[in-house]
Amino acid sequence: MADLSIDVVAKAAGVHRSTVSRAFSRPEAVKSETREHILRIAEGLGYTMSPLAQALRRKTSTFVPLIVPDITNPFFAELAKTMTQAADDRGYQLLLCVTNGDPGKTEGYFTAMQAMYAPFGIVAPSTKVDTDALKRFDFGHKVVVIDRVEGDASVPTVTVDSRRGIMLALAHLQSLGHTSIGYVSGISGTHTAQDRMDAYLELSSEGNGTPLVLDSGSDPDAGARAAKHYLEMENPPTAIIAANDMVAFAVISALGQSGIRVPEDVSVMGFDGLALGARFNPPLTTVRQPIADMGNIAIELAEKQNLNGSVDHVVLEPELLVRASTSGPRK
Amino acid sequence: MADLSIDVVAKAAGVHRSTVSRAFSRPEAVKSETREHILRIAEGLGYTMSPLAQALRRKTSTFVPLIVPDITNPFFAELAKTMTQAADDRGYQLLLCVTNGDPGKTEGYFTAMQAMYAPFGIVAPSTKVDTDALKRFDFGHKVVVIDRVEGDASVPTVTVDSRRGIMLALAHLQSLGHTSIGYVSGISGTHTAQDRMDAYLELSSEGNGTPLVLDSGSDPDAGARAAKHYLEMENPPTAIIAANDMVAFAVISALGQSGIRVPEDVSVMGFDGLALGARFNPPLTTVRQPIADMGNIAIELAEKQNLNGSVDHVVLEPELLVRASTSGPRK
DNA sequence: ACTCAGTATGAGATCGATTGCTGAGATCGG
DNA sequence: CCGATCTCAGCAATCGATCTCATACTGAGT
Repeated sequence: MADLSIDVVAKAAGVHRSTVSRAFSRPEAVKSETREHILRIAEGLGYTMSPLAQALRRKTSTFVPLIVPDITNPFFAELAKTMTQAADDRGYQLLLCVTNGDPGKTEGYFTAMQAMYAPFGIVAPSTKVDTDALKRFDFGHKVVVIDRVEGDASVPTVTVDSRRGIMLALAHLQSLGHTSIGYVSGISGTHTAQDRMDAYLELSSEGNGTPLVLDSGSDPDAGARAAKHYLEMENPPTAIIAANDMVAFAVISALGQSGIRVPEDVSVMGFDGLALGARFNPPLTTVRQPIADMGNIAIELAEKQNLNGSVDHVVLEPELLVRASTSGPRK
Repeated sequence: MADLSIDVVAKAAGVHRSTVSRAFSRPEAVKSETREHILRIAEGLGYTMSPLAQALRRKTSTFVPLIVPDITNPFFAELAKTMTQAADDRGYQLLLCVTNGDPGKTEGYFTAMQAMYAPFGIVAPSTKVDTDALKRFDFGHKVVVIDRVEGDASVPTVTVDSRRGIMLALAHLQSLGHTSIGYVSGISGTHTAQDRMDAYLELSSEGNGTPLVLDSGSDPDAGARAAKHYLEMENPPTAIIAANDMVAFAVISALGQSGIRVPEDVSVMGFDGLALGARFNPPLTTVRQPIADMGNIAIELAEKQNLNGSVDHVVLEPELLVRASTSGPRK
């Protein structure tokens, strides 16, 4: 396959390259007859435009970076999956960027994406987003954050209502008869993590019992520590809410290792609604976040901001997803 | 931040743009004194070269596509994670492309990557790779496949030894005292999937018992069906090998729903060695694939082929990873 | 027949880099 | 002291597109 530039198509079609260019990107500017002729020729040659050259000249591309801390975390994986779809439905090409939580890398991706003339980007942060840092890049005006951001309302965001989610979880557990409900965080850094914890603290002390945080670390061992803590208590809670599904898995696994059964001995809930949860043992009761919606909305927000500068903050509603990891408290 | 081109740096440094270019990409071709001066100026301006313009002119870039069927599958996620690292250790930038198993999309990515002048690409297929289709793209000469390929040895590959993996699993189970060992596939399409199944069929009939395939579908419900099948048997196997960890999870989950406990009632093994397995309930005994090595080697192979045209086929050794989902058979 | 508006295409500069070629000055042996 | 060799840096073409401007042709109105 020889080198296929716009010029060879132009020659083959007997027109100037600017006409070929127009035939592709501004169809109304060329007589439909010539246009079809050109398109046919191009098709025959198997020609497609160079996105590189296009981006260089236009100073805008269709590359949309999605910056996530860890693709191994199913939440981000599911997000990436739905966003890939959402992106190319709209003619963008999603570029997945994994930071491993390194803020330096995040900045690196930003400069790279700026250099690639990305029209905007989506960030699913692992820490509270520093909006000022964001703005150091031209690009900063065109980022949508999947988390709350502090004070500064100039960056569009999409989140789910953490408080409502925790409320749903608490209500579910209470309706089952639980009165002593523990919490394990396992995540931290983001506003979302903070919000969930705060909501738990506030709501659980409101009704009756006192809040009981089994662990508040954010490393992968949080689940194991929480289980250990649970085992050492003389009066352990009859139900546990984990800040996300992954932590819930870890808790259940660690508990299981010590012979504690879920939900017979303790009920455990997650927060995320990962597809994986349906195949856990037992299938995980959880608070579902509408991940697919988040992806779509993030892109919509970005487009909108790009178009008319509007900055929206969308808060989605979580919903309860009852599977098998919760039941009435053991008598 | 004004537009920063090579020319503005050149002007600021009082040299010609070609000198700036050389200062960056051919350091030995410019007097070290001038070079440092230029670099300092550039640094001060916060200048970085446009990868777009570079790629366009050089006709080669540092974008390396990793094409996977589904990023939601932790195997591919882990692969992507380690490869991202491996790639940018070597100065490449990994572009994650998700096909959802659609071969059309795969081809789309190929043409896109060709247009981006990617030096090579890595494919983790969901079907047997059609090497001819691969070669229709110039690009076809520069792809590394993470699976076996049929006959055609002209495409570098990296895989783990499926037969040996199954052997390890069988041996482990047998050493525990199991004689009736079932299998559930849950994957299909790739040579790897085929090889695991074949190895099971062959090796399990070799020793004593007859092979017992509980399910051979490849959809997400394979686990559930296998469990159903198990329950309906009058003489169910005492151990089950799943073709990969995800399927093992599903089997255990489905079994658990019917009150069958692992490993007390049946032992179940996976194949992959996902990090997730350590936090399953119970932690999953499995055959570990050296995923990180696969990623590194894939890139090495690609580079080597690019350099001297050599085509290697690396087969890695799997290893047994004993956790808690296996034990001696129930008496 | 002539101007004027309007449409369709061509010419050529440009985006931000790379690179072969050329020439200026430095170095050096004889 | 001179020509040969070597370094180092500038010039200009080039990669594959876009886009403003200019030009040719159409047809309508008078």
